[in-house]
Amino acid sequence: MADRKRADARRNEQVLLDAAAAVFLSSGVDAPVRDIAAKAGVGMGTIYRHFPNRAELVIAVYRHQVDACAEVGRTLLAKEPTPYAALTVWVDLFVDFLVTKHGLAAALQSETARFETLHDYFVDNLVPVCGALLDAAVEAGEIQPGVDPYGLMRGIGNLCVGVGGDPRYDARQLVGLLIAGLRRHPAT
Amino acid sequence: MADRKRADARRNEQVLLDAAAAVFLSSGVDAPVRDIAAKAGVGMGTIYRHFPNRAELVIAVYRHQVDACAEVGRTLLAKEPTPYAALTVWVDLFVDFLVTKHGLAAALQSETARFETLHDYFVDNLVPVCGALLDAAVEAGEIQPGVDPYGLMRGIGNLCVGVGGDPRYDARQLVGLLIAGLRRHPAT
DNA sequence: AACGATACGGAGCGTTGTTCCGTTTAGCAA
DNA sequence: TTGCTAAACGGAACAACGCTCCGTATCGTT
Repeated sequence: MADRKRADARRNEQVLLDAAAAVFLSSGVDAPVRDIAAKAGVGMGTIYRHFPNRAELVIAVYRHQVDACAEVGRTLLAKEPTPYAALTVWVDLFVDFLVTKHGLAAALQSETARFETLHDYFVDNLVPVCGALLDAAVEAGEIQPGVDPYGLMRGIGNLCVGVGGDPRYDARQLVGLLIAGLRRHPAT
Repeated sequence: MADRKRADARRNEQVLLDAAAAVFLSSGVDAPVRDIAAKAGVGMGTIYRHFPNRAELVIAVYRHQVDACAEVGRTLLAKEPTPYAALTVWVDLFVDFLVTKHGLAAALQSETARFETLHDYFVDNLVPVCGALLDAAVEAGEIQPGVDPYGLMRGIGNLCVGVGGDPRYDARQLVGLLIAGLRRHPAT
């Protein structure tokens, strides 16, 4: 059998995912583990039996959306008129995702080892997609070469940190400027 | 008298600033307060008698450099050939400052209230300078209008987070792209 | 020399993520 | 139905963090 887990364990895993999603929504991704356990009505030990650490819980909650973002990215080159257009559409999608998950962008670029696996999950899934879009746009002569996909993704992620704090901070606009800056332009 | 403090207190304040600077350099701005106290050879209580919290200690350590950055910014419009050139020079200066202070950019955009005063100090001192450069460049027709100085500064700060982690991440390049994106360009 | 104001040290508190282990329970076999 | 065992659970306990508090030591003045 693929699922050797006990019924209560399987049920609790789902309860935990739902509780975590709810708490992340209301209190941000940085919500204390205790709060999530309380919301789910289980002890903390239960969380750590299902997910090795906080980062993995976050991954589990958002896995589907990350996968969907990557999947869409792979189809955009065919759907959009130019590679650059595909890139901008995909980046907008990614930014929308990050901006609506309070604290997620911050967790992504956390310098501690605590969220390393979260970081890696995003990198492994999204950087290749970004790379393909970037390469196509370079080949089409729409943007300058020499921009690393990983670096660009992290830059976009970083720009999405702290959204909602001050209304003067507009992550979407800044990401737009960043992508606009990619275009071939006369010598600075 | 301007200085009503006891001699040992004045001495300890300098010792603390030196120790903090050294620890920040080797372990980053996030180094535990205990480490700084140990390095200075004083108790933790002494730190908190001289600085109300960690953020103020960080401010005290970097105050001179922030002030200098603001000061230079005010002279650049006269020194550089165009407002846009002045802007790029100043931004490079700011990025150099942030990039060499491990963890400072991260602390700056921390969403917690803990580093609020640090954030505010940077904002109060540097945003007006950035605003003047931005306004001049807009008026000269070199860049598009509608970019908020505070937002831009935060964006630049955000892009400087996590430098040194992965060599593929080049904050200077990304900030360069961001500033390049400011230029007037044909409708997206 | 003595005394009061000033400054000091570090134990201790509240908050995190994470671990550990005694207790409970699901699922199966008799 | 009743036992039994492996699986799962709950939450006390630990380490690391920023910060507070108060008994003690020291400075500087009388």
